[in-house]
Amino acid sequence: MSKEPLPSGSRKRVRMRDVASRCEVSISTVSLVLSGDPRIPEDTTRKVLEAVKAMEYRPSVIARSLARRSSRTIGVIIPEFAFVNNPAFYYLALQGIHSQTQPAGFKMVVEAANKVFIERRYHLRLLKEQSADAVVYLAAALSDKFLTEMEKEAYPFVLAGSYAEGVNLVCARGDDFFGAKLATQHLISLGHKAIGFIGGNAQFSFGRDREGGYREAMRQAGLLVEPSWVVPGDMDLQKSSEATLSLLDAKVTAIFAAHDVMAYGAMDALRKAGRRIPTDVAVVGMDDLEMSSWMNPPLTTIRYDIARMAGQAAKFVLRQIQSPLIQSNMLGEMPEVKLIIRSSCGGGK
Amino acid sequence: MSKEPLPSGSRKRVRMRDVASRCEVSISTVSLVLSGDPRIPEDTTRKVLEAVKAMEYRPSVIARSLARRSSRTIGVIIPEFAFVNNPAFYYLALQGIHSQTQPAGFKMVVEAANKVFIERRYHLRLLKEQSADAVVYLAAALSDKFLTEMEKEAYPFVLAGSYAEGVNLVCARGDDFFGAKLATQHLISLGHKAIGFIGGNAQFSFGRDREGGYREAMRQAGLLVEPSWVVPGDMDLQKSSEATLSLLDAKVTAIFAAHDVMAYGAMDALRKAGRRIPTDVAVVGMDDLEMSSWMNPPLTTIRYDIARMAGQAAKFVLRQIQSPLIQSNMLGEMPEVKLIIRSSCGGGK
DNA sequence: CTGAAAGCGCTTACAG
DNA sequence: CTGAAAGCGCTTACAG
Repeated sequence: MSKEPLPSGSRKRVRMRDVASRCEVSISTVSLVLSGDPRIPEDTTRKVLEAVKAMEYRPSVIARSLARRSSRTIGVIIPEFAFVNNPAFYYLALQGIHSQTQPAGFKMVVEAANKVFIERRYHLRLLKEQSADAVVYLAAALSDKFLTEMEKEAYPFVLAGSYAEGVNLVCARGDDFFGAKLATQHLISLGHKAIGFIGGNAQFSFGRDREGGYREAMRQAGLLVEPSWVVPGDMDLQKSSEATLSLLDAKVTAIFAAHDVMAYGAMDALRKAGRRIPTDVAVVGMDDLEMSSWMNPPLTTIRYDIARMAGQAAKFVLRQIQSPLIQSNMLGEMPEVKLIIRSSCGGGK
Repeated sequence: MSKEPLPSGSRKRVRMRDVASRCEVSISTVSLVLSGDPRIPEDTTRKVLEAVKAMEYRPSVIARSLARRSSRTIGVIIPEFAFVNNPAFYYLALQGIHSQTQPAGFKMVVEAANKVFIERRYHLRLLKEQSADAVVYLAAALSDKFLTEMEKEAYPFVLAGSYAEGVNLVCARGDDFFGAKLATQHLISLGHKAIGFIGGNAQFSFGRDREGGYREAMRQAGLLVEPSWVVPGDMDLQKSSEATLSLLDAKVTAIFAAHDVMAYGAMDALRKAGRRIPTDVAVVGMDDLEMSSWMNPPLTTIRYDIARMAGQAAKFVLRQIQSPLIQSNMLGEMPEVKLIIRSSCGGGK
């Protein structure tokens, strides 16, 4: 019966039928016991459970998935660039998703989307190949045309953090526009008029919307925005550092960076240029990374609950798996954004 | 035949047999074509591939896994506390692992290990349940007794970043001891004699070994280590900040923090206590997180290639899956550790 | 070169 | 209350 042992330490898998024959019951009975079916009387249940324990039996999730037509897995797609620029953002997002999937008995498989990945519609593939029952797609690009295809598919699929232009898909996110507006308004309330903006990536809705919020606050305050006041920082320390130099040329008295990491880059550039923060130039960031309160000076920023936002996306697809009828509006509200005043803006303690 | 459509947008799965019948070949032929079997002539291949494309057929990885007895998945276990204290470390590790698994055609499933998880030997479970073909276990605790059980199991399993006491398992890691020694020696070479140490978590080998490296450097230089010079920082900003205060009471002139994040906490505490860095107190960290060069002042630290280390763990299990004969020594060398001198220690530019 | 058939290890109506 | 049987969707010897 048994093959010759494998090279290093054979391991023979214990199957359900092994448990069944040891207990002298049928395999169906074992299966029913394991799925907690109330039809099985207690003594049979106990007998089976004991054998399971003694034999260290673990049902194959693969066979189970095939029979159940569900892998009990959530696919999470993060952009490739994330692996370079702002780890904290995506790590927090993964944390938020995992905190929902693990208790629900779902596994989380993580894929990084590069260009090829997107062109091959890997997100759809994950679903069609049955690798995942649902997908949370983090940081979709505004220009991602392929996503329109997902509208027609009846798979549980949700965007998180960023939505795509003209695509009617559910998206869990924070209020980028309002958060950026809050930050800018705070600087305005401190008397600043020449406020520079270091933008995130405008390929993403959060990048565009944060710039929108900044512009809206300026407009409402009757302040003009010079073209030279808006510079790209690409979520990158180096880039935002360089961007800061050009803002200094443009004579701004305050800088709003669309992500804390970019604010760190800005602060370093200011320091190297011999400017004091906030005396010479005030700085405000966004996202409230843990480190921000430990910066020198501590960074005023907008709290934006990344983990919560991503967790909501996970909750949503989980619910959708259970009842495919659920509509978009069940996603619920956006996590609240909130101004956290520290000393980098000159308005705090 | 077909059931009534699902509530919102039915989706009928295309199976291999559908492709086969459209091409008027057998299902085996389709299977062979898809696995690139050279026996199939080109025209048949083309015919099948066209049908696959036209029908948007995607083979079920679940069925395939069952038939192949392999899920083509690597399980990655990160500790629960990671979700709180030092995201960058674990994010980089995930990046390193994914950079190996994705090209190899493996999926990466991520699990966070809490206490219950460990007690239930979830790492073994992942393997037995066939959820993963191999497991990379990040940051095992020194005291993790359960790991001895894995020695007997013939599964591809490797520790990364930290090993467990008295457990003979392969471990991919950087040279914690030597790196810490380097950092300490640098401070010594700058003339410091009263050097404080903020420790990582001593539950982990990296925490213990970094302390070991510090002590060894001191010993070799003939310097005594006062008990009050060694304080725990738990990888935490807050904790290391508090630890720094007690080091100031102990009159140290330099601080070596066993992880950059703790160095950030220390710098903040020093600043708040009115001490200048490095004039009053020099600071050195470890791990060279990207942010460290943007701190104020830029942090002198030890480069420790986290992504590379974790990638090596992945490479190892991948190779082990292919040939179970591979022995521990095939893991290769540790990524090089290297002193990066910046200005926080007073010895740099 | 290609097909029929067994098998991977479960779940789930359906009988009894 | 429990078992025999079909089925999930593939892969892989084995024939021919």
